[in-house]
Amino acid sequence: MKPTVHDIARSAGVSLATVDRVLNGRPGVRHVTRERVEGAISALGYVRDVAAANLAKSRTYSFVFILPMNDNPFMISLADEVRGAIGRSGAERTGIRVVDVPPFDPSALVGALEAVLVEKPAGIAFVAIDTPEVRDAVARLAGAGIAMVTLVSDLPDSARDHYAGIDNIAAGRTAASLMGRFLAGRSGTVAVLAGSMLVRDHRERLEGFSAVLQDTFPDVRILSVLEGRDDPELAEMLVADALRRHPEISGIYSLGAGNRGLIRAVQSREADRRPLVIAHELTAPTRAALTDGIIDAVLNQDAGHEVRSAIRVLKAKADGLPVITAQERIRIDIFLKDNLP
Amino acid sequence: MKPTVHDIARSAGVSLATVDRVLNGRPGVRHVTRERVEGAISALGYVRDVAAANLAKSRTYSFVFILPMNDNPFMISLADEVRGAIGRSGAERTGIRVVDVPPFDPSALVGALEAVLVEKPAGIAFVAIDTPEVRDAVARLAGAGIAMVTLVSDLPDSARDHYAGIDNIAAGRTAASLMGRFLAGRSGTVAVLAGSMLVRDHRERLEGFSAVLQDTFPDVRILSVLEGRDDPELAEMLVADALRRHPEISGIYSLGAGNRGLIRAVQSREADRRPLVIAHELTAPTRAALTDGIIDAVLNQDAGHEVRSAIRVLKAKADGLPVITAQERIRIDIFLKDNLP
DNA sequence: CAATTTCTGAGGTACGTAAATCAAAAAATC
DNA sequence: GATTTTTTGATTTACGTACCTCAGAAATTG
Repeated sequence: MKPTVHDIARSAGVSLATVDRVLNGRPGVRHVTRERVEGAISALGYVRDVAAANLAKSRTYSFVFILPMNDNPFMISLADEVRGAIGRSGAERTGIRVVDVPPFDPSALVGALEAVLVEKPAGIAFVAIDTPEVRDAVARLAGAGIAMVTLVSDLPDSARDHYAGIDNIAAGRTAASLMGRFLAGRSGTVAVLAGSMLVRDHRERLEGFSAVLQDTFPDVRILSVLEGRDDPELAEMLVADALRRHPEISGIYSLGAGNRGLIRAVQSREADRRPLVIAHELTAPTRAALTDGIIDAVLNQDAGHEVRSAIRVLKAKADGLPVITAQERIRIDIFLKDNLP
Repeated sequence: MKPTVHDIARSAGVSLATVDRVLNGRPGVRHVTRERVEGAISALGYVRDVAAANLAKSRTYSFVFILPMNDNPFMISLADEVRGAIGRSGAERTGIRVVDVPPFDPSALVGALEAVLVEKPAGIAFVAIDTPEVRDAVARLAGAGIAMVTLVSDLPDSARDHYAGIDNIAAGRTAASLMGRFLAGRSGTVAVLAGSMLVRDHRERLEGFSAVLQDTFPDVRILSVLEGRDDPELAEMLVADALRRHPEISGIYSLGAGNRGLIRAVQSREADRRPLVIAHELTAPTRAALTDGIIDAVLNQDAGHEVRSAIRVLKAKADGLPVITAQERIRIDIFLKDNLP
C-alpha cells in the first residue's frame, strides 16, 4: 500500500501538522525534527499524491503561451493546437491564456514577458528570440519562480527550464543526408532558401546542412543563402531568379516558411529540369507539392506534440517533479510521397 | 468555475444522491428524473473530475501487459519500457503486471488471455497474433468489460479498442521509397529478409514495400522473400547465400529482426560490392552498422512511446473517456547516419 | 383505499492532501 | 527562574467525488 502523510507522521513520531510543514517547506520546524521526518519520507518511499494535493489546493495551473502573430501555416497550426489544449483545460486543471506578439521583435517579446510577470502564472511557454534582452527577461521571470519553456525556437544558456521543439541542427543534417543520397553521386549545386538568418532555428538548420554536405558529399556545392523572410512572394522571386542565373542547380533546401512561393517557382520550370526539393513543415501546400512530385521530402515537426509536451513539462516543473526525457523529445518526421499520413 | 455534482443537483432540483445514481448508472431513478439530471449535466457542461473520482474510489488501474518472450533487442527494450512504467506506477495510480508468453504461439496467447480474464483487470495490452482463436478470446475479454489494446502488431476487425503501434504498410512504403530514391534510377534486384510471413506486421511491411516498388520504381525487381525467423544465424546464412547466387543484388530490405546476422553477411563482402541496406528498429547493432555505412537507413518505432501510449489509452478506455487520436499515433522514425539521436 | 414497490432526499464517511487555528510544550533569552 | 520565542501537537475544514444507510415520498399494484 502506498504510504500517506499519516504513515510518515506515525513513523517519524510527529504530528500530521509537522509533516505538512516539512513537505511544504513551511517554517517552524527544528532542524533535527525536519531531518527525522525527511528520513521517514525516504525510508517509506513516500511520494506526494499530486492528484489529491491539487484537489486540496483546488489548484488550476495557470499557464501563458506567448505566440508570434505569424500567418504562416505552421504558426497557425501551433495556435490551433494551443486552442485545442484550452478546450481540454477543464479536465486537465489548467488555465491557459494566449498572448500574441509581433514576430521577430525582441523588445515586443520582452514587453509581453514583463506584462505576464505581474499576473504570476505558474508557467510560460514562448517562441524565443535569441537576444540578450530576452535572456535577461527570462532570468527575471525564472527568478520569480515561473516555469519557463521555449517553444519551436530555443534560447540555450538561459534560465529557461526546457525546450519543446526539434533539434534543428539534426534537421539540417538530415536534409543534407537526404539531398546527398537522392542526388546519388551526381555532383551539383544546391540552393538554400531561408526565412532570416536572424532566427536561431534557421541558423541551426543551415549549420547542420552545410556540415554534412561538406563532410559527406564534397562534390555538392552550396550557393549563398536566399533570405525569403518567410514571404511567399519574395521567395518565389528569389528562387526563380536563382534558377535562371544558375541553371546547374540540382537541389533546393527550403529551411523556413514561404514554401508556396518556392513551389510556384519550381513548378514553372519544365518537369525534367526541376531540381530536387527538400522543405520543412507538412502543410497544405507542401503536402500537395509532395504528392505532385514537386517536393521530394518534407521534414516536419508536430505542433500538437510540441504544445502538449510544453504543457506536460510546465506542469511537472510547477510541481517540482521530474520530466520523462525520452517522452518529451520532439521528433523530426520525414515525409516522402509514399508515407504521407 | 467548473460545475460540480452539487451544481447539477441544484440545477436539476434533485438531491446529490440522485445525481450520483445517474452519473454512476445505479438503479432507482425514474426515467423522467434521469432525463432531467442528464439535461442539467449537458446544460452546465459538467465533466466528472477524474482525479477526485479516483481519489474517492481509491482506485488503481490494474493493467496486464502480455509480452512474447522474444530475445531480440526490440522486444527486450519493450519489456524494459514496461518495467519503467511499473516504476512510475505509484504516481500514476496504475498497477501493471507483465505476463510472458512464448513467441508466435497463438494458443499460448489465448491461454494467457483466458488466465488473465479471471483476475478482471481494467485493461490488457498484448502483442497480437492474427488468428481466429485469438480474435475470439479478445471478443470474450472485451465483452467482460476489459479494455483491450494491441501492441506492435495489430488485430484488425476484432473487439480490441485500440492499436498502439506503427502503420506497417506505411513503413514498407517508406522503405521502398527510400530504396528507390537511393538507387536513383539504377535498375537492380532487391532482396527482402523477413522474420516470418505468419506475422501480420511483417506481411504488411512487405505489402507496402512491394506496392510502391512496383508502382514507382518498376525497374527494380524483388527476389522471393527470405524467412529468417528473426534468428541472426539463419539470417546470416540466407543473406550470404542470396548474395552469392544473385550477384546483381543492389539492395536488401530487412523488415524483421535478426539484423546481427544480416550485418555480418553484408560486412563480409568487399566494401564496393555491398548492397544498399534498409532495416527496422534502432538497436545497438543496427546503430553501429548505420554509423559504419553498412546499413543505409533504419526505420524505427519507439518502444517507450508505444508503452506509454498504450497505458494512456487503457486508462481512457477504462474511464470511458475519449482519446486524443493525434497524440496516440505512433510515428515511424527514419534514421540515417547523420541524424542519429 | 390499503399494501406494496419503486424512487428520492438527507446525511454521513471516505479518499490523501493542504491549510488554518489554538493550545501546549520545549527551547532560548534575559 | 521568569519571560519570551520557537517548535510541535491536536483538531478542523475543505477539495470533488463515491458509496453507503435510512427514512420518507411517490407511484404502482391489488
